Amino acid sequence: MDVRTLCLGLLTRSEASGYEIKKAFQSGLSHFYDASFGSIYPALSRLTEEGLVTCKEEPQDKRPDKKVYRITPAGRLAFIDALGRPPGHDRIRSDFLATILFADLLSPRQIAGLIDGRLTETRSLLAELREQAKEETRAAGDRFVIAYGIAVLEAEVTFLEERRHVIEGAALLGRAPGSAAAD
Amino acid sequence: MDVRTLCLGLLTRSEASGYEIKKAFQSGLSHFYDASFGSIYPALSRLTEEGLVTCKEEPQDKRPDKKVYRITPAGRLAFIDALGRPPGHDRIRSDFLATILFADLLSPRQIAGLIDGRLTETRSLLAELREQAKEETRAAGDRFVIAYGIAVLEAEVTFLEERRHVIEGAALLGRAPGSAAAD
DNA sequence: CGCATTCTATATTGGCTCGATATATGACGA
DNA sequence: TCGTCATATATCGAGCCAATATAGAATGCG
Repeated sequence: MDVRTLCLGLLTRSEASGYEIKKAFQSGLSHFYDASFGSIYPALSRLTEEGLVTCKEEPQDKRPDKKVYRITPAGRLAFIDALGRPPGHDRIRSDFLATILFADLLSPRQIAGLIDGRLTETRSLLAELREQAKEETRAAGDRFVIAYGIAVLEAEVTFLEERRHVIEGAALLGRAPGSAAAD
Repeated sequence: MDVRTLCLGLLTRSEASGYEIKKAFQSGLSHFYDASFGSIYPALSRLTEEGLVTCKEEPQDKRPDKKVYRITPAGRLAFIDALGRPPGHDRIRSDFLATILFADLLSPRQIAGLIDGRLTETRSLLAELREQAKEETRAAGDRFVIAYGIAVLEAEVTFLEERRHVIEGAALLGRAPGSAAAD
């Protein structure tokens, strides 16, 4: 599922400009999928070429033209076809976990700071998702995905709160007084 | 934290060839970070150019030469410096959730199949991580990250088991008998 | 009032990364 | 013998992100 397909999916719900699609990614999808202008605009151009969406230019007063994209029947079919294919594996890239992996090279203070920052960030995202969960205008899929995100983030917070002492302590053990670093 | 930096990190633990680094990514890191040959080999070349690792070619009988990389003191410093910088946000790309988002375009049967597949996959990954958790040779960081992964995956399984009926039922409501699709 | 920031809106570029593919050989089982 | 898997390196096209450019309006702040 590339950005192109996902744009098509968002357009099954309502017409939108590239800018609005980017906003849709940021509010509510960004916790499990994101996309940048650098992929959205070319995607919309290609979808237009392929006849899966149409583009209506709305000249605005004192603003750049707004290009409003609308899905075509062919586009709707193509998207439903894409949904039917088995989804690929999740791809996760977590700088936080990659850093924690090398906790033995960090000071306990650094590790504590890292985890504090992560907890703050995660709780903030959690609060945001809980707000979104209240919005009753959301589609059923949206609400399920939001609830999924909340469940996962809650597990992360609980894990960090309960287990952080394990990794914070480990950093001390790896640096017994007087011991030289390997190599 | 790019692949280049992560390769450097793995080399702080032991010397390795590109192939072995790829294996390290696949066993134990792949659930939160992955890398392909297409990024590992160029990364190692660049690290060598920059003097952060050295490369020793081991000509093998009847095999391609094995290029064994070893980190330099400068490389170790550069990596520890990189660890000190605040980590970027997690980037997640989940085809599964992207598909679920549009559950109202799928049949209940499709949704059930999707969730069954996801549960099977997640339980399998969970079993793998639980095996890895038993390995006592792992570094403290490894064990923490594995435990983190287990906590998250358990939450996902629980959520899907308890809430799948919500989304499976929603697909029916969106398709009341005789109702025409919007548009 | 002036200045900076933010928002709307589109677009491009460099560089990173993935997935597929190519090459070469050994081992193992059917 | 034939296919497949493992070892081992490497490249290429395509996809994608972060940064940047452009440009006017609105908003905030002192």
